[in-house]
Amino acid sequence: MTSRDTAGQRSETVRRANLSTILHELHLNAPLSRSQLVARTGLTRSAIRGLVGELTAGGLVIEERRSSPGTPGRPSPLSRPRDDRYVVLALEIAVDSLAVAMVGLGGSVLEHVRVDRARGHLDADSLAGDLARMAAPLLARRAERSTVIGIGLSMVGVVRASDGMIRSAPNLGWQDVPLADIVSRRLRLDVPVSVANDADLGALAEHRRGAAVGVDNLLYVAGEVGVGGGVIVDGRPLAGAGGYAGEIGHVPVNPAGAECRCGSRGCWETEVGERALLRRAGRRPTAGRAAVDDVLAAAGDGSPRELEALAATGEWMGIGLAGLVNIFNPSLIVLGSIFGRMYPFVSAQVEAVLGRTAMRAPREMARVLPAALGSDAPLLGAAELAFEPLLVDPAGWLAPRPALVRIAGA
Amino acid sequence: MTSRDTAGQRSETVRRANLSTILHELHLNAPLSRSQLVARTGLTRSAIRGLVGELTAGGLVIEERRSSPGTPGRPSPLSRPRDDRYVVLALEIAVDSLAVAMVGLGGSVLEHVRVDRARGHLDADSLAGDLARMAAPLLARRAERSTVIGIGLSMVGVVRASDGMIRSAPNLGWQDVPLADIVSRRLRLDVPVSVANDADLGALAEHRRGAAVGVDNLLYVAGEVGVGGGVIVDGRPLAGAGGYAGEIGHVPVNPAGAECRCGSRGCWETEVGERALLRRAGRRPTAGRAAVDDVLAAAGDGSPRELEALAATGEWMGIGLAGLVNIFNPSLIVLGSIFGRMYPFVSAQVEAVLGRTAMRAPREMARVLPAALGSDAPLLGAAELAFEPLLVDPAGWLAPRPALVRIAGA
DNA sequence: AGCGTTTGGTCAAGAGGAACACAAACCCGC
DNA sequence: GCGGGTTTGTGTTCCTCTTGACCAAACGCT
Repeated sequence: MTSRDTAGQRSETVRRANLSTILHELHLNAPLSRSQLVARTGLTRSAIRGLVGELTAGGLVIEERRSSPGTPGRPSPLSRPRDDRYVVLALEIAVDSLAVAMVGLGGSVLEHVRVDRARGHLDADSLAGDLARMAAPLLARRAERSTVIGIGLSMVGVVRASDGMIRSAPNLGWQDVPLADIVSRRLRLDVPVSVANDADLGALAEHRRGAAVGVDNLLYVAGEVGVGGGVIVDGRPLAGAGGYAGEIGHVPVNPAGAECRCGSRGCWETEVGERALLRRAGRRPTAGRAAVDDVLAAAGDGSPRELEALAATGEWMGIGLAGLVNIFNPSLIVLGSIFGRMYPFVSAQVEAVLGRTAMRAPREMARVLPAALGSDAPLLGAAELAFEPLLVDPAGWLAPRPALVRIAGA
Repeated sequence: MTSRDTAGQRSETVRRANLSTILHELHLNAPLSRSQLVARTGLTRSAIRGLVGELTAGGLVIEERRSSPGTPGRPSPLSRPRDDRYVVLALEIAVDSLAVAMVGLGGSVLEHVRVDRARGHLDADSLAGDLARMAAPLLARRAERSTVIGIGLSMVGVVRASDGMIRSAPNLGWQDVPLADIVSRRLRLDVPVSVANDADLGALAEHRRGAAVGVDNLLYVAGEVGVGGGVIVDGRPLAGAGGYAGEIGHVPVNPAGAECRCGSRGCWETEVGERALLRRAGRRPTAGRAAVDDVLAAAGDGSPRELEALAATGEWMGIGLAGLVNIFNPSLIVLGSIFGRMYPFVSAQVEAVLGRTAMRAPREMARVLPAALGSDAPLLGAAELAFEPLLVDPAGWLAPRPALVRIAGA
């Protein structure tokens, strides 16, 4: 509604929008024939021809003859984005690991490295150095063939969207760390560095290439120690005024609850986070990922203590999700990371609590599914984030065509 | 991000968008001179001339000479939307009252009636009849001058956006009542009837004409018995998949709390709604609006019991708002109806609780303000809702101009 | 091999805003 | 009150971009 992209539109805007639409379509659904593009965009064959031709001439797209047409009529060539021309570097700072990937247009993961890291506080500069060292061989192998047009970084923490400042990251003990700048200096690539919260990027990835393809209103919930959320509203990520939106782990759900790392009390995170599960299962709350795996394995073997711990956690999951269902009215809730792994054991509780706690109308349309992309979702989201400028306005990246010599006056 | 209005764009789209932008601008900020429109839209003088000329010729806008220019240079004529050509009928079903208003383009309230109604259950057909009787004289007086292009209805309840079905309305004991259809039949105007939740419409009104003008990320909180919320995200109302989003009154905040009218337990509403305040102040919880006024008056006179009741309510307001700040990261929270009236007495508690409960980053950018439009906000929002189709695509409402006779071949 | 069908290729037409030159209407100072 | 400076309306031409129509090309099918 209201919306209006409030700027003066001109015919140039139209072409930009159409180029963007087509590239977006190919980025997500390649390969597509020209005639499929006609059907999807509503543009005419002439227009599609011109636009795809421009993208092809500009080096963003390749067209190839379909091998086996199978249908009557003149065959339509298939278009797909070139993944060897422009690439992005996706980085991730997670709780237990660091990851680097080289991703081509269209979403193909060309190379991919993840290394475990010990939990605990570490300064930004050394982490950025680690990422730079991990990225170096990937960059070297791509140097002559491809151009890196951006860096996307997924970060476990509260990220200011405007400049990639980490306002806080309890897992690392950070406060107000200008991570984008630091990474930019370390990597020495003269490209923009976009930083965003890991759950927000997980939501973006699941929306574009995961369990929520085609779903325009969804809630992605993920977390290990901390619990975060990403929300897609009408197909767009919910950012809020500063980019901090989606901190669902710190919604107060239990005033009689435990103190939270954030300084508050009774946050959802204190009831559904990894530590709560471990505590309920009789493990040391800070025992980490291996202990969680142990709990899940024991539950899989039918051990009552662990099953009860999971059930209790599932109750609290249901309570928190009920509030979020009432707030956002999503058509899908995607459970990532620890919640996805817990899901088989807690789905009954979650559904039951949702049934009696959420309001009828929004509840009836909210499905719950485990994530499809696994632990790489934030990393893939970071790649999508880095590609965004290209997808929004491809014109700026079209390779220059042989200059038209224009004779003045003639 | 991503967004893309995914359709094929053409030059016609451009004109539509520009007409819409200008009419929107005038609707919200009239009067504006042509040169101000140039500055605001980025379009050229030629384009503005053509577009404003088309709107003027079509009867949507009037241009008039500015009386006292005061500035050097050729004076620019002032444009304003005509409020006598196209009007909408705004209706409201509130807890304690019914309201009807005739509103012209540009937002001028031409006529306005509100009548008290007793709380309690009443069927939709008789309420719709009441509204129709209230609207009749307004319609009669406007009949020859103006055209009613739509009906907007604000409703205390959970409303399905697609068809104006009331999924539930605890105040009236309704479930699944097709209110849009019923009102449409009663009013016998052959125009679309748009129904939406009162808090969602309050948010829209405060965003466009109230305390939140120019603020693109805001949370509006209002309620009497029930507590509702409306959210504006990036300038657009948050609807969710079915239009049910924003039911913040039913977010669980206290698992040890009281049972809620919605069937759940410990909803925010049970701690910050009218009944909670009355209970804490030693009044009968169902005593209604007059009792609330009494409590506020006593508090204004310094009565400790009422001040304590307000303080306790303020604590819970802070807790709920903290969660919402973490979720939405709004730059403004607008407190409407009972919360606006309570605000002077609870601001200290609210701010204190927000300070220790919400996360630092989003909290720092969230102001809290009482609403500016008072109890008419939902009614004004309903008018805005009904005008929306006209504002989005004015071309369809332009009065036909003398047909251009085109001689074929010549 | 011939026919129907689907799609590509090309070009004129139509729509819409930008850019530019010029005229009009205001303020100001003398 | 008259001329200069300034701002803005007016009209024309130019440029961009999509549409639509017509023909050719490439496929399956009989």
